[in-house]
Amino acid sequence: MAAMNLFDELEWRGLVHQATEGAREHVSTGSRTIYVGFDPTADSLHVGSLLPLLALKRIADAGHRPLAVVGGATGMIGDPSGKSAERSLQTVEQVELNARCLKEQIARICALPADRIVFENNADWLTKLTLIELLRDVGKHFSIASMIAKDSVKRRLEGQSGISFTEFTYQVLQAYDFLVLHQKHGCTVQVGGSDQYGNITAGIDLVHARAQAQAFGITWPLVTSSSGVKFGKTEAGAVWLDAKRTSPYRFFQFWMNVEDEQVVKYLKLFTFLPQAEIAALEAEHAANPGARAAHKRLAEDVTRRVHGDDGLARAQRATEVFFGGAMDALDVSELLDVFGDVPSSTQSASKLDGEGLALLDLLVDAQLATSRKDARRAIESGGVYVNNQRAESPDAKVTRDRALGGQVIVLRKGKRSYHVVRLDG
RNA sequence: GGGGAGUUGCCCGAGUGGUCAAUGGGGACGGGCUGUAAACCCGUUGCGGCAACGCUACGAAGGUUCAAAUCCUUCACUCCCCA
Repeated sequence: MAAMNLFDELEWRGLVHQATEGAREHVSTGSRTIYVGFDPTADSLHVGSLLPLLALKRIADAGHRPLAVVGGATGMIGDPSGKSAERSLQTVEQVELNARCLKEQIARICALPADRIVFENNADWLTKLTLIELLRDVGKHFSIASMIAKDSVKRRLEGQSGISFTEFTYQVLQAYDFLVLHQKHGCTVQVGGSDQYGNITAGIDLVHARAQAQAFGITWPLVTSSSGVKFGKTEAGAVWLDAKRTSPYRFFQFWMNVEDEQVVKYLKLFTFLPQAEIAALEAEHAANPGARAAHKRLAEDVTRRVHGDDGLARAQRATEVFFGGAMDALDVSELLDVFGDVPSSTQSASKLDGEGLALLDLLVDAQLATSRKDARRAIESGGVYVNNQRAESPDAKVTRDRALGGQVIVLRKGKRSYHVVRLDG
């Protein structure tokens, strides 16, 4: 792999926020084993955790050995980093299930051959560690002063909610992971989000103290939208990597909708496109922003990586149907084709006989409105469309003859929230 | 252990007996402009109802009152000061 030096690669992509002393040199002078951690807080990752996932591949591409560690044990404790309040504990079974799901998902998406990546689950060693061992062998190397000084802890102590002993201890466990990984795999580098810096340096210190070896850490910045925080959140909640939680269509749409000011940054962060190609897209976008070439490329690239060629094709087909040129001539067979890939539901056809079904109820059923009142408001403000025709009255009924080809009704709220209703029977 | 402050809608935050479904800001949603972007302008933002109105809601449970987010009692939680 004639890849670029890892550090330089991360740097031009905007993936270096902080790096410990000597980290650049260390990864530039040999093939290293580099550890990336994943928290099993759910049975799927979301777009926020795409960075660490892609980092595994970047590490491998640069000739190093990535080590993906799922926190099957630490997930039972709860990482206070970046959290403003104490979290409720998940059940042990849930964490175990999540850890298995994550491993599978990570392996699939980063798509590295089995001999080029190592998977570990810290439950394998942490659950066997006794309290006395922990206190004697590990705890002695931590001073309370430095533990309290960690950002994640300090902020919680200053805040309203405080921190429990359980979460306070978290950094010790993650530091111990680094030590174990160092001993077991010769791991010398940990990378992660900037909120992990405190945990990473704790590990470096412990490796130094217990193994008399030097270890390093690199963090990337928190991804934010230009307006503020939360990346990866939409009105429908988090954007997940699991097609069962977030369909490829919605996933694709998420990337299509990123703000202009962010699109180049995201191309760097979330794709493997080379520098020159991104520069070309940037120029193209600057010249003709309406064409949205950069957005399309971003959405394509990330969707293909996460959902494969097939998932991408389905997302693009659905996008074409809704946002393509001939919106008024919605094609029935195409609609039936994308049914299931886009937000959709079925209604029994008989409900539309005679009087028809109230549009209000249809909107609530389709979850385009949270209540009939909400639906009424949306219609009154002119934001609801049936088969791309603006709904005029909140009292409108939808009858069977409105169904395209007798089978499909397309609801739309606002500019881009589509929902397909298929008639059954 | 002693003393003080607090807990309001998605979030922040006003409100100290009726005119409070509750000022304001943020966020979110819809409309306009545009490009499925941003900024900006307009509107909406508890549920049911076309509406009148009704119901649910101001940490929890009781109570006083014709009437409580507002007063009283108990409980829970948070913060601050003194030991």
